[in-house]
Formats: sequence, C-alpha cells, structure tokens
Amino acid sequence: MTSCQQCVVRNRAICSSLSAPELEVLNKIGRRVPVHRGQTLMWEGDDSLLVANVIDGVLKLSTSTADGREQIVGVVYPSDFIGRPFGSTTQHSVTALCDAQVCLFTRSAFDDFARTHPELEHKLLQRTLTELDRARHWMLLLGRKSAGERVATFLLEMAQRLADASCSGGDAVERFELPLTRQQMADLLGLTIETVSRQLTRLRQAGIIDLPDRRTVVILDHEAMEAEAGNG
Amino acid sequence: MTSCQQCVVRNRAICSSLSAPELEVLNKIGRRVPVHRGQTLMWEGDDSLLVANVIDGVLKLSTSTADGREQIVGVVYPSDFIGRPFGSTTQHSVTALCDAQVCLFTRSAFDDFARTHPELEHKLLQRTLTELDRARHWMLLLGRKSAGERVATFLLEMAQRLADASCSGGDAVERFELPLTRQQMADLLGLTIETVSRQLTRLRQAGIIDLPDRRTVVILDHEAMEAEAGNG
DNA sequence: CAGCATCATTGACATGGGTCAACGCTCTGG
DNA sequence: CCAGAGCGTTGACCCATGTCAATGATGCTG
Repeated sequence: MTSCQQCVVRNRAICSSLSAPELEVLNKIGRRVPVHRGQTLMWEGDDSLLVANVIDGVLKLSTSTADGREQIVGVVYPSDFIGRPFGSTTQHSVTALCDAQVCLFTRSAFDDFARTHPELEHKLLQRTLTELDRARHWMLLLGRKSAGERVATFLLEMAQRLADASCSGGDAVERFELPLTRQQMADLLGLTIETVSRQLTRLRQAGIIDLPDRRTVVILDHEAMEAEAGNG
Repeated sequence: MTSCQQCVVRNRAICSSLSAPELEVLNKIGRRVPVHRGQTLMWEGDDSLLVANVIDGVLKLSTSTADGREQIVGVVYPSDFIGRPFGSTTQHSVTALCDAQVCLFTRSAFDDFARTHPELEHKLLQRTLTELDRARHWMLLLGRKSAGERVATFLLEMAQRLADASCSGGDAVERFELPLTRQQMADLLGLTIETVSRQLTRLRQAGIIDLPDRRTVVILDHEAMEAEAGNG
C-alpha cells in the first residue's frame, strides 16, 4: 500500500495539517486512483459521493447550459482539492486534461473524518476561500474584458500557476506547455475557438509571444503582455 | 448593549453554531454598525482588517479593471458573511445597496475566535462552499449566456433569493422590489445599462413581466421566464 | 507510408450588443 | 410651480466577436 507519508503533495495538500497517526487513519479511507486524459471523474448534477486530492496532473471543472454550451469554471493542479464535501450534489463536472492521479475518498468517510479534525477543516476553509477569490476574479474577466485581454490574462495566469506548481521560486516561467486545447481555452475564457486562435496569432505577430508548437507558449515581452491583459 | 441572543439572524448566520456562553464571548468582540446606502465598507486591495455578518439590508461585492470597468461578483443578504478571514488582503469592495446593518469584527479577533471554535469554522466552510458553487454558476452566465438569458436568469434568481430571505416558505415571489439600479444590474450581468433596459422592455412587451415602477418587477409568466433564461 | 481523425488557422460574412446621443420621468429644494 | 439632477428609455449606428466554411498541420493506426 502506498503511504501518505511518501505522497508528493503531502506538504501542500490539506493533509499537511495532520500528524503521523492521523495520516495513518486517512490513509485507510483514501485510495490512489489514476485518471486518464479526457476521463470524467464526477458529473454535474450527480449526487456528491466522492471527493479527492489531486496528486498529479491537471483537471478542469465545468458546467453547461441545457443546449450544450460549456463553461470551464476552474482548473485544478496537484495538491488542490476537488469535489463537494458537506453537500448533496456536485455542481460541476470534473474531467482530466491530461493523465492524472488523485487520492480518492468517499464523501461520507471524508466528511466524518473532517468533522473530527478541525485542523483539516481549517486548511480546507483556507483553500476554499482562496478558490472563491479566484473565481470572483475570473468573473471580472468574463464580464468585462475584451477577447485580447482575456487571452493575455489567461497566458499570464497560466505562467504564474505553473511556476507556483513547479519549484522555480515563484517567478513566472516564460516558456510553458499549455495543458488545454484551443477549444478548452475558449471554454475557459467565454470565447470561441476561432477568436482564441486569432488573438494568439495577433500576439505572435506583434512579437509579444512565440508559439513553437501548438501546446507551447513563450512569453517574449512580459511587460507588453501585462498591458495587453489590461493590468495597469 | 444589544445582545446576540436577540439578533434577528441568530439562527441563520454562522453564529447559530454557538452555545449561549460562547455567544457571550463573541458578543464582546463584535459590534453592530449601521451602513448607509452607497457607503463602502471595504475596498478592493485593502489590507483585510474587518469581517462582518450582515444583519439587515443588501450589499454588493465588486471588482474593477484598472480603467474603471466594474463587475459585481456577489450580492449578500441578511445572515451572509462578508470579508476575508485568514487572508491578508480583501479582493473586492463591499458596498451597501440600501441602508443596512452589519455585525462587525476586527479580522484578528474573529480569526482567533474562529480558530478556537471548530463548529463556527465548519459553518463558515459550508457557507464558503455554497458561495463558491454560486460564483461558478454565475461564470456560466457571464461566459456563455446571451443578454436576454442573463436578464431573465437574474430576475428568476432574485425572486428566489428574496423568497428565501423572507418567510414565504421558499416559493419564489412573483412580485418584488429590485435592490439594484439598472447600472448595478448591468455591472452584475456583464452588460451595459442600455442592453439591460432593452431586454426588460422586451420581456414586458412580450407580456412575461410587468414593471409597475422602476424598482418593482412582477413575473407574470414563470414558465416563459424559465425558457427565456435558457433553462431547458 | 497512406489514410484518417483531430486540432488549429484563416477568410468572408453576419449579428448581438456596445456606443453615442436625445429625450422622458421623478424627485428634491427653493 | 420651476429648475436641475439623477435615473431610465429609446433610436441610430458601428464594431468586436460569433458563425460558417475551407484549408492546413499533426499524429495515430494499420
């Protein structure tokens, strides 16, 4: 059995609040599960039966209108928490953007454990508050920013979050791999795939970014990107 | 001194988790404060020094771009919690939409109290999870819905939330007073004031709603409204 | 290596909603 | 009762972005 003690996200996930013996108990109720690219772990509207910690990989949270228009409402990385504890239904689908690993719990077992471990709940609260701030910040982008600003903002944020996730000391990396297709970028930004593509082309032709291949982005002029994003 | 025991939101706010003696202690660190219409209680980007429970009235949470475009990212009602506990900065401004009353705490005092009262933190966690679901749901509206759908969705949600807040047993009321001006509706829906006005006129001319005066809305055909909102 | 599926780019065109401007209603204070 | 301010409505016009369609890359499979 894989032990929590050796878990790569041990010190960043909400589990970091737990002592060795507590971790032992948590270890018994959770199991490590691989999730393949494109696989959906939870569906919008389902009963909330599972929650999980992301160990490795990137997943999207999404909702759709009745007629099939999709909006990505969050992107989660290793050490992030997914699912809806203390609630009866899951409000959005969770789908792997690349092959991933999660540490899965039944909601009932997790809820029980959390209720008896205030430190864990506190970590979860902090994480949820941060996610709420992030979601609300994204609402400004969706409600008020132009297509050009959206794409630039997205690229800057992606650079930042991938830098945070790696160990590069917090500086945004200027070269990175997108974990999203163009369609997924469009679904995240509230645009169409064509508009995303045109904005990327525009930024490339302006010499602000480079796109060596369709998954790679190089930010050539960070200052110009900030201006494009409407910061400042 | 006004006692928590007599507070109108006593049974709905996060304080409902507390026993009489605990409430006694909380009573000492909080104070009831009136907030006038238009008054801003916290500013985006400020150090997070205050948190509060809403006792009476309606307030908006908002963010802006550098060049002044505004987006309302949340609307809070009696018993809701405002401010950013366990964090150093407030990510959005909080402004009263009508004269209101809040129960104000310094963040440090509240944080200390919360850390030693897991039941309170649990309530706060539940509330925050619900707010996060709500914010993400709104992202679908901002990213993917048409102007007509946005206005209809807003009116239905407002009817629902005002019904929840009053004691009408949970049924949406078909007649209600808007706590928002047209500009504020536009800021919430990611539209302009003209578009909001035109969509309201359209719904009125279609016989789906009535607008007896500029603050009052009457939903005449609830089914048609659901269709307008894109809830197939 | 050929054939096919998937993903991305580009162009031409259409349109929803933004912009600008005029006007109307309502309330307040003198 | 009038003047002015604030808020809302309506109309004309325009442009950013969506829509539709063709083409180009990339990579997988047999």
